[in-house]
Amino acid sequence: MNAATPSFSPLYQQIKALLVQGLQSGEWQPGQAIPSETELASRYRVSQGTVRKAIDEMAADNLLVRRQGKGTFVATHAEQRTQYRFLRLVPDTATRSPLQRRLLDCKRQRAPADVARALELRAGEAAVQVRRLLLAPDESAAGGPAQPVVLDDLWLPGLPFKGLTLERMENWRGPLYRLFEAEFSVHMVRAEEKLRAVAAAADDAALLGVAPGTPLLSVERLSFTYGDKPVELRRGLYLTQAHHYRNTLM
Amino acid sequence: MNAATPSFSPLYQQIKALLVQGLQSGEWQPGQAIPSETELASRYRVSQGTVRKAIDEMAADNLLVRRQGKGTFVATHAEQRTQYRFLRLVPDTATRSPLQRRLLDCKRQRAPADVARALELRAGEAAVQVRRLLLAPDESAAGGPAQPVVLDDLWLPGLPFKGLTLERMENWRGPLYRLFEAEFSVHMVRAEEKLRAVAAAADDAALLGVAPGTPLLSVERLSFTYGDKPVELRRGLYLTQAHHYRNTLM
DNA sequence: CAGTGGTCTAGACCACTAG
DNA sequence: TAGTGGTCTAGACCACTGA
Repeated sequence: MNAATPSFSPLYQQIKALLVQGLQSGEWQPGQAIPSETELASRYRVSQGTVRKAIDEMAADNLLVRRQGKGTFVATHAEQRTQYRFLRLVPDTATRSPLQRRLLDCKRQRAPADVARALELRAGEAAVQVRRLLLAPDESAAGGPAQPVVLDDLWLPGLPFKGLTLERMENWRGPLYRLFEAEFSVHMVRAEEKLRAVAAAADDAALLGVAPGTPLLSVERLSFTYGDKPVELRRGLYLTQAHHYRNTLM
Repeated sequence: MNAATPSFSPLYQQIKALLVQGLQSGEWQPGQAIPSETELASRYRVSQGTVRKAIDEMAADNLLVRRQGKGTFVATHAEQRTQYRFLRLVPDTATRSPLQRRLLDCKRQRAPADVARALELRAGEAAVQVRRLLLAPDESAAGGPAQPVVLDDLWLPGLPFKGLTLERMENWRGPLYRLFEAEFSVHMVRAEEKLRAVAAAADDAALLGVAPGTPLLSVERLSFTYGDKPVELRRGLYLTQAHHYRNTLM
C-alpha cells in the first residue's frame, strides 16, 4: 500500500487519492457503481472501515453518492435532484420550474488572454465559445411568451471539447453538464463564482428584453473537474426582477 | 439512553441532539472546550466511536471545532479565521483588509410585518433596528478617505437583544456577531442569503457616496442560531465596483 | 435470500499539546 | 508524561434493495 503511494498521509487519504484517480481516468463513469466497500478493502489490503472513511469524504465532496442496499455510485449531473446543482437562481415565488434554453452561438476560436489564464491554456490556444439564453416559462394564466432571465457566455478548452457543435447541444435533452459528462468525459465537480451588480449594456439588454442600464447580476463562474483542473469559464448576466440568487452560509 | 430520547434514530444522532441541546442551553459557551470524547462516552454510556461520529457531524456543521491534542471547542465568531465567516464580499485585488465600521442608527421599535414574519415574532412585537456602513480603507499610496462599500440594515428580535445600544456597539472591538455571542448569548450558526442587482435609491446612494441609480448588490440575509431559530434579518447593499461577492459551489 | 451500505463496539496505537 | 483527538482494525449486527 505504502509502496504505491510513497508520500506519507493517513491510509484513508491514500485510498481516497486512488479512488479519485479511478474517477479521473474514467475507470468508473458517472452514474455507474464503484466496487463495494468489502471488495475495495480486500483490493487495497485495508479494513472496510478505512475504505468507508475515504468514501465518506468523497460523498461529502459530492464525488460519490451512497445508496443504502444498492451500492456507491459516481456522482452525475443527470439526476433530477442535481439537475441544476450549480444554478443558484430561483424564482421569487412558486416552485422552480425547468428553464428553457435558447442557443445563440457556438464558435471555435483562439482563447483571449484572460480566458486562457483562467483555463490554464497556452496563449492563443483553441477554445470554444458558447452563448445562450435561459428563459423562464410564463407563469401567468394567459401563458404568454417565455421571459429571458439569464444570458450566458461559456468558454471551454478546445482540446477536450473537440466536436462540440451547436447542433449537438440543440439536440441534447437535459443539462449541459450532463452532455459534457456523457460526450466529452468532463465532469464538473465544483465551481467558484464571483458576483457583481452591473448595468445592462445595450446589446445584452436587447437579448434579455430589458432597458439598457437595467441592473443585472453578473456571475463569473470558473468550474473545475477532478483534480481541481479548471475546464469552464462562464460569464452570466442574471435578471433579478422576479428571481434571486440563493445562497446558504455555514 | 433510549429512555432519555424516545424517538428512534441512530445512537450518534441522539448524542448529537443532546450535545446541541447543551450548546443551546448555554452549558458550554462559545470558545470553551466541551468534555473529552471518553468522558462523553462514559457519561452517555456509549462507545467513544459513537460520540466521535456525533462530534464529527457537528464539526462539519461548524458547531464545534476540533483541536488535536487539546480538545473540542464550541465554535465562536471570535477567531481570526472566522472573523468574517458570513461576509462574502472581497476586494478584487490584494488581500482582504479589515473593514471599518460606522454605526448610523440603533433604535427599538415594533417589527414591521415582513420582519416579524421572518424572525417569527408576533405582529408588532419589539425589535431592534441597526443601520451601519462598512468602509474599505483606501489602498492607494496617498491614503485618502475610506470608501463605503456596504450599507447594512439589521433587524433583531427585541427580547434576546434587550440592552443593545449604539454605544455598546461603538465601544465593541471585533465582529458584531462576537458581541451578540458574548453579551446576548446569541450565536449565529448559519444563514440564508438572497441576492439581487438593484439600482441605488437617492438616500442609499448618498450614504455610499455614489450616484443614484448605480447598480448595487442587494443581499438579504436571514441568520439562524442553534435549532434553526431565526434571530437576525439583515438587508445589505454592496458596492461592487472594486469588490465582488465570492461563492463556492460544491 | 444474498449483497449492499449503516451503525456500534472494543481495543490498539499514533500524533499533537502542554505542564 | 498524561491527556487529548486521529487512525486503523476486526467483528457483530441492523436496514435497505432487488432477485
